[in-house]
Amino acid sequence: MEKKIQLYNSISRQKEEFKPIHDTHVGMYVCGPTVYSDVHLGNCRTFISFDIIFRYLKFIGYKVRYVRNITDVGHLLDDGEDRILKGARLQQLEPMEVVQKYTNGFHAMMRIFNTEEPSIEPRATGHIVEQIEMVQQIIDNGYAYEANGSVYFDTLKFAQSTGEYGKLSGRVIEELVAESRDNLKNQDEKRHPSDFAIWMKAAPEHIMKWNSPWSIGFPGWHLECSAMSTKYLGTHFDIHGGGNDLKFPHHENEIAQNIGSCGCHPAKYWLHTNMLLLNGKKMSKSDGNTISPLELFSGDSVHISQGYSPMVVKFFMLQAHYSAPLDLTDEGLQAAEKGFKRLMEASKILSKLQGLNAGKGSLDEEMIGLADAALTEMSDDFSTPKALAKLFELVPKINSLGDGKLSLNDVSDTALDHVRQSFHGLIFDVFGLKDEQAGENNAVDGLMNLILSIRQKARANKDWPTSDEIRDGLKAAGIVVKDSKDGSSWTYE
RNA sequence: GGUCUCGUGGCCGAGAGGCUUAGGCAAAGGUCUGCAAAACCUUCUACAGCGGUUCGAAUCCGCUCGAGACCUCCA
Repeated sequence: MEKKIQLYNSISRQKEEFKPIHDTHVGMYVCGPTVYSDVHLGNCRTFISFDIIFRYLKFIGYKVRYVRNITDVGHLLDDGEDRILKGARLQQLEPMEVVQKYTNGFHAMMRIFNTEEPSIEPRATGHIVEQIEMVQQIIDNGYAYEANGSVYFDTLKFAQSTGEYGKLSGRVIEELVAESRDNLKNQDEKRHPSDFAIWMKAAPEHIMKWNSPWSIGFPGWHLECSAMSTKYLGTHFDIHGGGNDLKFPHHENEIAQNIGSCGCHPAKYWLHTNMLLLNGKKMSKSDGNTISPLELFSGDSVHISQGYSPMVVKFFMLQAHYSAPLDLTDEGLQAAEKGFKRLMEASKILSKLQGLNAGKGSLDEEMIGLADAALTEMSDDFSTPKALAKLFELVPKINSLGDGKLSLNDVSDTALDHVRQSFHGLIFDVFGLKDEQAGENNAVDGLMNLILSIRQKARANKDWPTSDEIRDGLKAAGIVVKDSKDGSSWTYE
């Protein structure tokens, strides 16, 4: 690969050069959602971030296998009830109906945000056999013990003999003793408070349960990711990602399970996305400081003054680095909406520009430089904000070329092609943005051409009332007319 | 309470020891325009506070204040 990527590895706590295990192929695993309710907006940020990483790696030539799971069993609530089962009980649905319902909703939302589908999207319940095998391996290696039909991971023994526990999250096993609460389920069956269940015996009324060597039960949360990443990416793969709230215990325990079962570190690079805040505070349903994606789109929320389209929301997210917290505010969204439109307009103008057929233009070097710089910024830990900044530096050039303030004699067509490739490549192929206003409607184009030509005649005759009537009427219909020296153009508001 | 992260101009957000006025939005002035919008040009120079290290700090260290994450379900 020509591009050298630097990325921040959570486990080493520093930026490293990305060197894939296999030259041209990259394996990436991202912890997907637990499908027990509508997808959270913060979730969307995480998956959009990894979608862009996936797309960028492909864009620069890697073959990427991107695995993102669906967790549909084993993820328990505080009181020990399975999240899926609680959803089923409350909505009077079969557990798998709950799973299907919210999986569908999640997929629909990912499509709305124009993300690509992962290469493989495995489900926890589809990999019970693999999980049972992994539990057995861990027991065989002496890092787990059975108690009452449940199996627990022996964190103390693992920590003492491998020294691996706590590396990712920076935790020390001794401290976990004092910190661990004692009101968790089956605390008495554990040898150590920080031990965690990898197989749980099911109560008789529990619906989702499977036969195993230890009991009729279900796998522990964390185990599904260990089992499925191993199955589809191997025991050691390139990138493991997720939200940073999963660092502990989820990812820490995942690492323990992988090392405990096969002796290998699952991932070379750990990437963590940061939280999305609303008005400077954590989103929280209980105090009303929350907004759903659909409310954001419709504007039906006290936190925003209007609706924002999915691409505006996505653009807003791209203006911040994935590893930094991002504060969602109405003002911020409004700024993003304008910026996004400006970028899209420039992109449209860029498609139509034609420069010199031969030779070099005086603007060539600068424009190519900015376009290349935008791509290079992405190699620095996938910095979408820096890449966007470079693209925005190109915007005045593009607009000036478009309306004649800069001469097309000063730029070569080869240079424009080069710029187009990077500009459009980044915006559409890597960021996965799309022009929501792009009318693929020939009838509208035809009508607008007709209307604008009538107005042009009125203007030529200095018939301002007619000219303004047309412009005002169109404005009322949501269409903005822009006059320039060589005619008028239009765009949706 | 413990572990960790962060605090940048009117707002959002990059940067991470000495040239970046990063970028977006807003605001002001100007060019263009029948008017307007758009576009273009120009202006607005900040790094929570207090100490310290250094020739030099927004960038390193300490303390204070504030925010957030994890420890307990969460991306």
